[in-house]
Amino acid sequence: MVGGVPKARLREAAASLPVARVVVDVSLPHLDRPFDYLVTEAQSASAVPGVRVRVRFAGQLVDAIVLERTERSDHGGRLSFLERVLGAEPVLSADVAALAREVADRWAGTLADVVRLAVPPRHAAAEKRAVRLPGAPVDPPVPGALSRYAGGAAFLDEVRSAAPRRSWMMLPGDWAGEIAAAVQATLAAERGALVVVPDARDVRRVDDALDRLLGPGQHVALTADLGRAERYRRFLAVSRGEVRAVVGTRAAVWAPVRRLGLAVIWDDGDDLHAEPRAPYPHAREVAALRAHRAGAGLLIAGYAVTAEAAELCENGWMTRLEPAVQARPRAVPAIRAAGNDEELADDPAARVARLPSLAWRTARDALRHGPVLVQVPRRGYQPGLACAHCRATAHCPTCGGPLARPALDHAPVCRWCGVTAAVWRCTVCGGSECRAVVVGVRRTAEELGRAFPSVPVRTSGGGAVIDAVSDHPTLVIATPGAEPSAETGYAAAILLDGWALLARPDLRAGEEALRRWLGAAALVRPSEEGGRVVVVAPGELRPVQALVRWRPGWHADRELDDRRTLHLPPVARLAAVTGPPSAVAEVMGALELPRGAEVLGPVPLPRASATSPEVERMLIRVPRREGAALAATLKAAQAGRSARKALGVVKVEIDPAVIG
DNA sequence: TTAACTGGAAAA
DNA sequence: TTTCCAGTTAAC
Repeated sequence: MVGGVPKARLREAAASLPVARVVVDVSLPHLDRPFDYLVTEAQSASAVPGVRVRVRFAGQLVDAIVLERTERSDHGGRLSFLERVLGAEPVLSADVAALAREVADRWAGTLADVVRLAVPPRHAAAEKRAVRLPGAPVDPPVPGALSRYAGGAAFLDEVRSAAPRRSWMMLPGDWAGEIAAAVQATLAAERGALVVVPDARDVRRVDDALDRLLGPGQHVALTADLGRAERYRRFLAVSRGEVRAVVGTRAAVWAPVRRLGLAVIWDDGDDLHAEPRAPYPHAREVAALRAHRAGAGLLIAGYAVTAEAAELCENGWMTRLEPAVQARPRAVPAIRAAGNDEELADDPAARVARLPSLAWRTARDALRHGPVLVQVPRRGYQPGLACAHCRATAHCPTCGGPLARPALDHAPVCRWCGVTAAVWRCTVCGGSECRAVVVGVRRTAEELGRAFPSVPVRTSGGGAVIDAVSDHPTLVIATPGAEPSAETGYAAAILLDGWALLARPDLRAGEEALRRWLGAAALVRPSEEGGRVVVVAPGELRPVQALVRWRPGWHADRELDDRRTLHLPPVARLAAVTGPPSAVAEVMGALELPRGAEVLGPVPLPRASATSPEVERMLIRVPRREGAALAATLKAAQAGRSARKALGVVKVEIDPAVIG
């Protein structure tokens, strides 16, 4: 106060565009709209769209980002001034802001939450560095790049000026190098590129491949473990246009690459691509929306193919980029299945490990020529129920959800809709009995070492992940995703997790098992060079067939058919509403359900401890064209609760990756 | 942080 | 019924 007059009254609004429309860093759903503030003449030059500011919001000082500058405001009341402008660095470009709005709406979340995912925290010191010039022009890829794929060369050609979208079914080999070639083609055409991979190890691989093809200064790697200063420094290198290519983990899908020409997702079935923070968007879906908005190309690349990628091909939005006819047999190892009924190995130690004879012989022979990979499941797989006869996963006869037995002698109960399946029949073989599948493979892995006493054993997984192994005969025991690469490929791989992976109470069990098997099998030498793979699982199961024949696309199409009959994503849209029973009931009561909506539940969720509060879940599924309406009504229900400060937090997830 | 609103109590 | 005041609410 000066002489009894509030300070604000003394401030003069800027002569041109005096209003800043901002997004405040507040995640309450009922406040998810822009707010207008006045800009002083002194602030006017720096408070441009994308710049961070501090504003007084309901008395509190909060962070905000300027969305636009306007001549006037629609707000009826008096406007406050911006409290402060934080630097003059635009960190939220207009395209990323528009994408963030679309993502918030698609996942029933708030813009503030999505912006928090998209823009890293500020580190003022990093902004002081002078802007560098962009890197030198990039040469196009060498002729013959991507020649292992039918239409690979055409894709590289198209990416220069158009927006080619492909589900890329990759062959064993240098996947990082092949992706880097696609990036190179994009940069050679003076457009930007973005590569999103599941974890830091894959970032390193693509980073190295880009270094080799592009030379220094053309790209940056973005990972969560960089530390604030370095992360922000690299983010600025992208937003300032100093580099045109980015590789990173899921948050990198938001990197403000200029003139985006290509977005790449590697291994989109990996659940690390699903953002664990609200509103839980999936990197593949964000990349697809972004490519669509930007008129950029999209590659959904992997050894495996997800049902989501298959759906995008089926509806004509993407096409497949598949191995050329002659390339597949040259790249793929010889793969066989060894069912549980098969004879066990003669060797006593191998018998203890319950290793089928075929697996034991394959490993023993291969160890004469190089390292052998043994894939074992991670700890903590919750086995579900499967047909006692054919081992197919047991589904609820009412809604198609996974079944579990609440108590030993209890009839199976659906984990989604809660219905007791007193009479159950297997949809595959017609069997009438289902039982839990025992997971005992972890011990098997430990015992394996004793089955091959003369060979060194190395393990990779959990906290201790090995990057690569030499070509010396070694038994390498690894959990899925932690398999080291071998210098010239493994001589063989034994995939031990058949039962455990397929018996997960998760409708993606088959897809996930195949993805992990393909990932391990891709590290093995081609059959021409003696590479062998044995998967310990019944050969008649669909994922096993797809592995043996290396037909991930075929599997994805069948998987998509299943999703259609079960009314599941990506064919339907599904929402999970989780929270204390009264709060969930409140949300459900406030919904205006779209046409064709099915409501499943409530189902009580297992509690962390006896003292933790009761939590239940409802599932809602709607035809996909009603997805936007479902998200909108869920958002409105949440906004109503936050506006009246209702007690209890309700979590809303759209198309969750796993429905536990 | 603060203006606007709410509801209860005192004054008339 | 009106006025005053303390506590609460919205949020530019």
